[in-house]
Amino acid sequence: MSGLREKKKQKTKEAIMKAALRLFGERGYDNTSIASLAKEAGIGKGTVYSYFSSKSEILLAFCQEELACLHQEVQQELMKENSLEEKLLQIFMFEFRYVTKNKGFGRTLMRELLFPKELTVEKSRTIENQFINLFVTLFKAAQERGELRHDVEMTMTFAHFYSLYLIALSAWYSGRLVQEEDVQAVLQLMFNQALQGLQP
Amino acid sequence: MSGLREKKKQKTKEAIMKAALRLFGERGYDNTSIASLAKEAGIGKGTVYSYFSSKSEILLAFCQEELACLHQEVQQELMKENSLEEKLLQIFMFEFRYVTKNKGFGRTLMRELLFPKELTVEKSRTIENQFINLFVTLFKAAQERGELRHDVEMTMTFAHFYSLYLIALSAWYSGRLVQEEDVQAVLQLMFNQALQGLQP
DNA sequence: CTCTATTATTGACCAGAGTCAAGTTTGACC
DNA sequence: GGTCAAACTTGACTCTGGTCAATAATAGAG
Repeated sequence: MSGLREKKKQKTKEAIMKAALRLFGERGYDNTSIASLAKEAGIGKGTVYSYFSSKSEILLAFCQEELACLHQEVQQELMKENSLEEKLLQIFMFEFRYVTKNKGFGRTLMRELLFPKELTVEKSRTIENQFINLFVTLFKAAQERGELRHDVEMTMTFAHFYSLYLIALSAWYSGRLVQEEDVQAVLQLMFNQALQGLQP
Repeated sequence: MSGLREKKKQKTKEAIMKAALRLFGERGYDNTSIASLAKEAGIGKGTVYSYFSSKSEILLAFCQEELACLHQEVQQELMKENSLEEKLLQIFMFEFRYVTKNKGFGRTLMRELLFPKELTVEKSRTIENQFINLFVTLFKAAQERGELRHDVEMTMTFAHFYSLYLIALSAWYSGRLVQEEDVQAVLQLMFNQALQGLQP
């Protein structure tokens, strides 16, 4: 049967992911070449490309795994008894810290996630979908508690807050915001604006 | 005096820009190598790098020039007698059409603009600043007409609308939105939400 | 077990971004 | 004009992401 083959493929993929975890963590994404990644995984360079379509797809796969951890942390945040605004702030700041832990890593990740090339469109959408799902329960609860309008689609609400997070993140990358606290302050302000509305 | 030297440098820079205009337009950004760019400009490859720090910086410089044209068009939009919401929509859709005229070009541009590398941080900030300035008069007028709160900093207002534009653009790049009309519809919806507020 | 078609692996190879030591031009001073 | 240091130019070189034709492993049929 073909079970052996499948198992071997699984193992190879895991070996690549494991090597990525080690090398990306050690030297960062930019300083890790596909050649060294393949070597670390104990396979040939070309083989990497029969498992991933590009270097950045490896990064996305890598992040997808870590997203599961984020999931956990967010669940805890959901338990707390504070306002939607406060919860959103905590979640996005958590995300911010993760992404910016390594500057180059986060940059490539965000570039690939927001403006993917044809090769990585699918993966990046999957990841974003997972991210959206994190928020659905949160928004539902907020609607019940009267903190959110009922006549706005959930995806639109998510898009709105996510976009504000992105602009804050971008401001950090372009050096407009330097300290983590600045980012948090701006984010809070903008979330507040979004809830209250920009009209008088 | 050193006037001759300066003049020559000016000329070389212009030659590079001109070559970029031609080749980017002809074959697109991705399919234009630095080598061919240098050849077209009639200089050596290495010389390019004493005028620009990276290939993407050339793209940014290129766009900065074109931004001036956008400026003109926007001025016309400002004349019209429609609402702030309508004006913003028209301006951002104009921008959208420009950026997405060539997919690869727009992708690299947005990546570099939002998540610049150290090399291009400065340039990308300059461009964004110019872009912001486009909106200041618009927002001032809107405040006078009572369409916008007075107690929100202008940069924050800009950031808010810009971020919504970005998420719509990103949705186009990831294939969530396909048609230009879809993008416009989503943008309109989100602008409306931003003005009205997400709270009940 | 053997043969064969399918599928996975491989590393030499390619193209292009960016570097740099060597070479060339410039301009100020004599 | 002649000299020299500083500024500018250059293309061979390096490094790396990605390709692909050749090779090896595997599954299944006989």
